[in-house]
Amino acid sequence: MSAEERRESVVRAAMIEFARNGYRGTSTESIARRVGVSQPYLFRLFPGKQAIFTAAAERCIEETWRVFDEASAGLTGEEAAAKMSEAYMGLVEDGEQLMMQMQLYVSVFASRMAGEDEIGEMARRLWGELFERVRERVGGDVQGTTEFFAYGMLINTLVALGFPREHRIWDGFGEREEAG
Amino acid sequence: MSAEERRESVVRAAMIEFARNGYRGTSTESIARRVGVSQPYLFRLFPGKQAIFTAAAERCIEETWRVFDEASAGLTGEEAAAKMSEAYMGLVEDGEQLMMQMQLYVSVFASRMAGEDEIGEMARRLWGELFERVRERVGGDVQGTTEFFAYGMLINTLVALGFPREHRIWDGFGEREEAG
DNA sequence: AGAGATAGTGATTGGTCACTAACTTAGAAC
DNA sequence: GTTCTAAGTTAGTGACCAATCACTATCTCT
Repeated sequence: MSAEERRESVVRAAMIEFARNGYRGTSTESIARRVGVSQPYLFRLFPGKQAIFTAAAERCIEETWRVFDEASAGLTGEEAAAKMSEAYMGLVEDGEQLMMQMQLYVSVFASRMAGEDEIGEMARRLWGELFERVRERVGGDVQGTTEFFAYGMLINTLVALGFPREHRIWDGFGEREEAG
Repeated sequence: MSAEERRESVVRAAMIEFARNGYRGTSTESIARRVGVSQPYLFRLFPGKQAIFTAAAERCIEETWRVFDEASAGLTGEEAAAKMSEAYMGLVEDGEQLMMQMQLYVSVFASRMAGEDEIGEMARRLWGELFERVRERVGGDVQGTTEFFAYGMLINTLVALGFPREHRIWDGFGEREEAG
């Protein structure tokens, strides 16, 4: 297998491991085991653990747009928003993508506190792009897009906390599921 | 100093350390150093590291209500919501409280994946209570309360990512800052 | 004075982890 | 068939860390 292909499978494995266990909680050993290579070989493919995390985080946001794009292809306005909401629920439901996203937020902040903001710059760039793309897709309304993302972030929280879908806390989504 | 007072200062120190470095990234040594006691003594005050984290997380949510309550005392409806939003921005601005909150979400999910949901039960209980209290304060509107929390969670994300307040991504809050 | 309880410490231990160095194997080029 | 290169391994290191154990110091009550 070529190094490039290996890197790809490392990123995929890393997304799972980092999502489940966080940055510090994930050992390079566990990623290597999932990929099926020896642990030291990861350091041939990436300069270090941080670089693997960054690659996984980058992929995570990109994947979000891919899902939005596929779900709403050819649509605009409320229709597009509704399809994207639905798709987002599906994406986030199993928790893997959601937790990678949360781990990214947490890591960006920690990095900024530690004086380096490389991963933060990347995250803001990709997040900004995602926002703009969604805005274009739903028709250029900034406030509507903001609302869309706001409900998305609330979904993130409720799913992370493990509120079952029948819980009353989800009731407020009844009439506006199209916005989340 | 009494054990109870020590426990209190441990919780406060733990909130800072866990917020900045996460659960795995925080050593009991660093908490002890911040408190000003020896590391082994923490294990006299708490059964283990996890218990310290749980106590800090609990305190974190409780503090949120305390801030909401103080900010909106004697008010109802939109007025109460506006005051609480304003107060929330202040609470979250410096990042410490925000990051402890995020670390909690991440840890709840991880614990659930690991088969135990003790911390999750605590978090859902306190979060549910917070939601109900806010709902009562703003006047019983479930959808409005949901919107309030949705914008709050978006604020969390944007602050965590480090978007400066002047960034266009904040523009959608212009007319509805009262909802965040 | 002395006994009991409470607050607190130093030393240690078994284990984990990111990362390095040095070596091996397999295919392609000539 | 040898040489070159890229993919991959085994063995190891220094640092860190949660938790335990055995101990000391300081009150308080009689």
